[in-house]
Amino acid sequence: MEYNFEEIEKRWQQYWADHQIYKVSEEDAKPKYYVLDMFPYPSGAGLHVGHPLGYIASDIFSRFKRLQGFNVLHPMGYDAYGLPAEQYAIQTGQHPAVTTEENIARYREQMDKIGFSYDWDREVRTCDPGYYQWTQWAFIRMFHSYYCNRAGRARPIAELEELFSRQGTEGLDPACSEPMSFTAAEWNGKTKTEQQQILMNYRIAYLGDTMVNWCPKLGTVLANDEVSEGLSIRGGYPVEQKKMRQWCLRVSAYAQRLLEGLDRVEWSESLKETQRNWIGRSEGAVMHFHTTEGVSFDIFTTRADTIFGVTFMVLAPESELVAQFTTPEQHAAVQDYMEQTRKRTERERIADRSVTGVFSGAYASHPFTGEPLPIWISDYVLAGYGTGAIMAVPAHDSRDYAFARHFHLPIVPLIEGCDVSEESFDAKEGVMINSAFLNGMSVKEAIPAAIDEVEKQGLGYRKINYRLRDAIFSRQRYWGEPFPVYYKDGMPYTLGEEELPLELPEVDKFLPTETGEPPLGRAKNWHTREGYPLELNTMPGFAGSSAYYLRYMDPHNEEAMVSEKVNRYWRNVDLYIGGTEHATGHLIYSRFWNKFLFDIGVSCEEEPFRKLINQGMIQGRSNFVYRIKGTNRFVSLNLRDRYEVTPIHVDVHKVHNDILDIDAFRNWNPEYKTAEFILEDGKYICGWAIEKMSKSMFNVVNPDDIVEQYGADTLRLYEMFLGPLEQSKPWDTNGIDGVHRFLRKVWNLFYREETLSVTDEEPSKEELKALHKLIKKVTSDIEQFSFNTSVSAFMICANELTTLKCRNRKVLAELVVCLAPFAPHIAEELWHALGNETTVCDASWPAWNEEYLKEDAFPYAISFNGKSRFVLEFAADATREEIEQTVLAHPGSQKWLEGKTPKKVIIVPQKIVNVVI
RNA sequence: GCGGCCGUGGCGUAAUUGGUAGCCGCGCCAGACUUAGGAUCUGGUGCCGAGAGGCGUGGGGGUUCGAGUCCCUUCGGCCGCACCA
Repeated sequence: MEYNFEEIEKRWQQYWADHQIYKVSEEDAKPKYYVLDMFPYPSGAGLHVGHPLGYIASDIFSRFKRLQGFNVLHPMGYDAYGLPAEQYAIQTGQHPAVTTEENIARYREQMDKIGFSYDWDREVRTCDPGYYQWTQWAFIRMFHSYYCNRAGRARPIAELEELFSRQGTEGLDPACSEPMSFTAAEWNGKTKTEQQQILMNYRIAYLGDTMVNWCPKLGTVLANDEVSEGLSIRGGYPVEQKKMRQWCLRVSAYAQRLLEGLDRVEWSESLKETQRNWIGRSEGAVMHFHTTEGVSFDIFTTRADTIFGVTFMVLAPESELVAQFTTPEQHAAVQDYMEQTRKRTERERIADRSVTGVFSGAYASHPFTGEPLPIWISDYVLAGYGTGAIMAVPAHDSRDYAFARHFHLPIVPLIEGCDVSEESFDAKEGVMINSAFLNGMSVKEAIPAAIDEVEKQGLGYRKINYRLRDAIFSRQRYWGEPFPVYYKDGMPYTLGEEELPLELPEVDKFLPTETGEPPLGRAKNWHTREGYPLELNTMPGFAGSSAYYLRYMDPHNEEAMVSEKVNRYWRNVDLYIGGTEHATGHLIYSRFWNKFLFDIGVSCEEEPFRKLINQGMIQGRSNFVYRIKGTNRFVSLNLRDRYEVTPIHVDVHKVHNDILDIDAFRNWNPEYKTAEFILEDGKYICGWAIEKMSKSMFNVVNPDDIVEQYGADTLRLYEMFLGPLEQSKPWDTNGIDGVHRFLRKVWNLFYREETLSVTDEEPSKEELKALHKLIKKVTSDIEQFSFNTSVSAFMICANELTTLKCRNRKVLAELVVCLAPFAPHIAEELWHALGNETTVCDASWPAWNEEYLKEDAFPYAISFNGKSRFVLEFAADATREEIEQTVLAHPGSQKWLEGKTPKKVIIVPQKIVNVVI
């Protein structure tokens, strides 16, 4: 019987669906295991062959864990809100809900063909009201919470109100946007609205006036991770800085916990490093400076030791101090400079790093020496980091150095022997000079000593600063979650939790209103029952993906996001597989979101993703034909140097193993109908290159086509066989035949001619050895996510069993179970062919027996002074003495010993004997 | 600039973690069956050499009886962060 993958795969996929084989529920008796894929954004282009890579890996692992007796939660859903659907809607007028629905259907169809073991009853879609109700709910809870630095966790805002009314800000340490200080009496004397305004400074979800990344082309603000090098990640449009009133999430309050949590998760070092970088913790000090007029202001520095090298101060152009400090004489110049910098986009600022700046006219006095220090304004100082003001130490900071050189400001070196005539000395090493009480200390000693002195004299305090900024949470867009917020007297209030979900309203167009309001401004009746207007912004893409892993646990619960009982069973994700592009977006936001839910008792684990694997990207492999210039003749790859040729992308489907299918090529495009070919060895060989997978390069490979031609099992195995999971690699269909051949070989172990032919004899020693070698290898490979090497192990085993003419039922049954995670369809078919009634998914993973793996004899490489000379075999249980005596007595040894007595004999068990002379 | 990862046959890769480098697959070569195919099966295939043998994991150096693996140095590639004070 032939291996008819098409029929087999269709039949078992139907069976699995009909019998709900992949449905899971909480089973207290079994240990749980939660395997999650990063859910996809359903784009209009459908899945290409690169997308399922991670899904296949997670599916293999899920099936493996299930065979090992775990109760495995393995769900899938869709990140359905987002910009592309809305951009498409603007262009075509099609409602994003409609296109999203279509795209989802296509994705589902494509995924179903690959034979995944998802429990589809648990599917979530972020645009589903039953789902986003809980996104809105979490937002409401964040609005009604503040972060208490003392307790190191979120607390109800009502508690803060209570504390304010009793003690004011005295003795409290809540995370805030601006430090505030008032007494209980002052608090109690304020109006309700004033109090609300103050509370906004402390809420975890707050409305703030902040500098935002504004993308005029997209008509919306973007979060920091949605912008790269001054361009939007989606679309690549320019982004400018703008001050706007926006919803924000106080992610920065969690910076330290986000950092510490990284030590407790099993993620790749590079990903953790990326997050550490993004969080950007730096230890230093805030120091108070005074202008000569007596106005005080703060700066942040990590190099307090360089305090005696300060020769000027610099303010960020956006700093509020600018207006305050600028003297009347400098007013015009400063205005001029401010105008210039405001016009420059982020991108221009990055591209053009020439030194610019203007003198404010004001001076600060040095805290130790009292010397006057000119205060400058320059856009190399960022408003968003530290205090938006710095002390400039040109001798030991390259940016300050460049500025000082440009404006002819003094440079005072502070480290013995350093040369600052050409460039600054930024390294934190050397011995301090010109620094009063710090003289003679090493830099490493001087930093804490300087801060100690600063604190002692009341000139400042130790401070840890983070680069991580609060997340901007408003988008001026239609296709997103509406905020459960209304406005009364200009102040925002949240809806009651019982009023959720607040459903996304219909609009006539997906564009801003004529008055420049977001698209929701077009919605009719967009107000509360009492007539208060509802928020017009929607939430950003990361809102819906920040806690979806929790909702999978309990997707149909209408009372809670996830019930406590269910959450305590599934806890958190044991294995998360997805791309590295979410390192500073989703993977930060969801950790933050989960920590918040942990603080309010919804999630019982502080870290959402215990282990994380980043699968590599699959690039495209393009093929080229070489057209001789000005003709319709094409020359084969290795003959092209003889002509003047233009390489032309050719559809990779018209090429097999780099050999062009000439007829298919002629039929591809009328232009090529009459094409002529110069062949080599009777073939036309195409050139190739690794490029991004894209339509224009005709190198997009659709998994459906592979499934149709080779079957899902071959696709699954081949994707794994391509190389290490975490590595990026090109898709190259050349080579898939080898994997397909392997499956046929397995099939032929069972079937001879038309009938199943297996025996019930006891397996032979060789058969057991081949099998147990496989079990051992595959078990450890799966545990280490080394799926490419396990595919190789299967091939070796199949070759061995074929050579041994193995027909043994017991051996073949265990082989099938091992194969089941990788190639579930053929495994299921063969499992049933062997007479099993139950599904192979519920078999148990076989254990290997070391007894069968023992070698009768091991070849030892015999070396003299490290030079390997000959090989001898010894029994597995040979003793050291026996080996040593046999080696020295061997005639071959006489030649190398040259009559001398060996100094020592080193024996590496089962490997090597080295005789040292 | 700072941080991380990686360089192995014609190609994708493997190496029991310091122990016979190149498993498995592609490609290629030869053969078989057949008869024109992008089918199947068998054998071979790191490089030089007729051979014995020699050389081989980007280059150079070191530690070690022994290095693809550890250390130093250099070259090349990929990724992340970046006026973050």
